Amino acid sequence: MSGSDQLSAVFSALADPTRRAILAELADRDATVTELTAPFTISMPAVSRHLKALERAGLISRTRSGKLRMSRIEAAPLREAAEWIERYRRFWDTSLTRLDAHLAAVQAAGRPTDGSAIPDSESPGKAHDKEN
Amino acid sequence: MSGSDQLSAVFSALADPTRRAILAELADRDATVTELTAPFTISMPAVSRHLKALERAGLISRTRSGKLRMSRIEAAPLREAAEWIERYRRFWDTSLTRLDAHLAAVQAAGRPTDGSAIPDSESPGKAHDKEN
DNA sequence: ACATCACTTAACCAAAACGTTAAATGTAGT
DNA sequence: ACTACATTTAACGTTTTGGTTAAGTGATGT
Repeated sequence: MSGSDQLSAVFSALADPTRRAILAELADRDATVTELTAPFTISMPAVSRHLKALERAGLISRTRSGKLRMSRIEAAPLREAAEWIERYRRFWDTSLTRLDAHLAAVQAAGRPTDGSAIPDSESPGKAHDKEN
Repeated sequence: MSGSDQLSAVFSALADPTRRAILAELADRDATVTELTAPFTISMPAVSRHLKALERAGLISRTRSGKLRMSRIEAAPLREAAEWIERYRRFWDTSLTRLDAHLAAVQAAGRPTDGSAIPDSESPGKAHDKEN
């Protein structure tokens, strides 16, 4: 996982296709570990650990119902992830190509007081660094 | 990385805060390895390998300019990642709460021909599985 | 009490990730 | 050709990840 912050945990959780499939499953309905294991070829302990990873990332919550243990999707942390990614929209979204060109031109011109550059909340040189 | 598909590679790349910081840096301007190494406490070989990971994910491209090697952001793959995440918007975005409730009700009622449920392009039981 | 079902934890293993330092490569300048 | 600079590759060690099987744990049913 490398970084142990929330964002890293979320991206890390999403990096595994099995975990993404589990989330997709849970988007339809809450499910038990057994139910979540069924579609895969891997063992139940393996799924159990995937669930733990998802829980660590805050992407699911779990409650015990008798001897069953239900997993529920808790996608709030995805918001932060989505927002992080959105900062780069201009680099791929064609509907922003004009603005992109404009910003590039402005930037190349010496970056006057525009302020619309990508907020570098995580770029180095600020307060980031460490945790490496 | 676990899965070797594009999406896994992208999420995996984003899971590391150093790589996110590098991307943030590259959002402002193309940069050399030396420039990208400066803000961190880690060695240049380490950064070089982070760049390789970003390149593998398609998030940057690199060109050689004399003895310098410029890295350029190539955020197109983020689109797929953003779209994947967006499928779960209703689980966190309050502006979709009403729709969310509606869908939940419809779903609980036995899921009539609605079609607006989350497209489970990666949920198991379909054609997924394998790669585990 | 005892067996059973639904998990989780433990112990283990192989592969991958991430970092380091030292050596190799490639380009430019003298 | 020699030197210097920029970057990568090699070799190495440690930690994390993802999987396995076997042994707990805890609630339910008989």
